[in-house]
Amino acid sequence: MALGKDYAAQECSIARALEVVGERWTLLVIRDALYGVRRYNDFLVHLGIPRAVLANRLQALTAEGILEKRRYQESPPRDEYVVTDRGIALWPALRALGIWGREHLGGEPMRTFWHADCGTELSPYGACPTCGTLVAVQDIDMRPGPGLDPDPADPVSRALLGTRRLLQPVETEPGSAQRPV
Amino acid sequence: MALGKDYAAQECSIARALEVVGERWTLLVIRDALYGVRRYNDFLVHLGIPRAVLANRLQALTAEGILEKRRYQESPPRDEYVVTDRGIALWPALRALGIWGREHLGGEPMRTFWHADCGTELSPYGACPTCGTLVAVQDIDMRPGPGLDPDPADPVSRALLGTRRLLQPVETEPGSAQRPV
DNA sequence: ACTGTCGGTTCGGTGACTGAACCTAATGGC
DNA sequence: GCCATTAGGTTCAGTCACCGAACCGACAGT
Repeated sequence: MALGKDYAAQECSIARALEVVGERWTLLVIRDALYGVRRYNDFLVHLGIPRAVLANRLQALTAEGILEKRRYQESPPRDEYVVTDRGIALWPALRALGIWGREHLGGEPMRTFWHADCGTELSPYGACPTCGTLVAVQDIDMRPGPGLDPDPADPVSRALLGTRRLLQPVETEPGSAQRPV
Repeated sequence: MALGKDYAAQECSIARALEVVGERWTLLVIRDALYGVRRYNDFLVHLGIPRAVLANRLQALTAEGILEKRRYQESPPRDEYVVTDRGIALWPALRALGIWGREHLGGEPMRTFWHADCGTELSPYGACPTCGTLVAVQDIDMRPGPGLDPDPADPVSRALLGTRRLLQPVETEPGSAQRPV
């Protein structure tokens, strides 16, 4: 929360984690990064976040080593933001929040997560019931659940519709407007 | 986040969860409630949170069914806020955040969590390695870790020092000032 | 009557978030 | 050459949330 005052020097790992990822939008940016979103404009369109806030968050997350800014073309210079191991390590926390949201705020599951190697749906804690092992994030396939809008408006949501491997970069056709217009 | 604008009608359980518990202080209030804190003044002293914000959060969490306001004495009328099943269900998310904070922001563990029935320390995902089962929150003992200040200033932190069963109400001696003075 | 506790509410000041507009650099089409 | 468009920002005024301190009301104890 970048803290007007830091969380009172809380002697607590939870409070320290929230100092870094507790601000509005931050965890959603990381969620999108895990889903494969990498470009400024894709975050912008998918999240509906104010531009200044997005720029601020991307910079802060890069400074914290959760994202890595990487030049992917010169002329015109373009950078993408790729999630690092430190960011990938937030997956269990994001998943736990998602499970709580689905179970306690009602509604159908929006997305489901499967072990790519064996095709089994993951247990709530990220283990594969058939393999018995904890599944690494890069071995997880995401599939749309019954609660997901099958024909979303923005191009990033459309690109995320099919079965997708986590962390795999999202491809959006160029020419998708910067904003809902 | 109570949202100036809601998270853009995000089709995502994570976003919906963050709408409810994503505001500043909210998750820390729930953490304290799981540790056994129940009274307005104890939250106030332990968190160092502004009084108005605390009152706001307690009311919102009660409205969401995460805490339950319960009269524990008449004359003078006094209420306590007890965490409900819906709040207890947030434990995995809080624990995942705490583990990330400890592993990626450095430092010694502040608190450790043990299966009360068999005395084994819990795995990162809340299972008991010896029993193999997932341990319910009410069967978890919390013990101070090496990173915890052994002689904290506020009476609530002192009351939380020993080995404590989660959810068990914290007893603070009356007469502990309302504020760091 | 006076003091202290508990659980708030009120209020002025500050900082963060919002939405819209603007800017730069380069590219593509005509 | 000219204009529109794309990507990735910055700037700015307005609003809203948060902060800290002060105040309040009901009751207890002495």
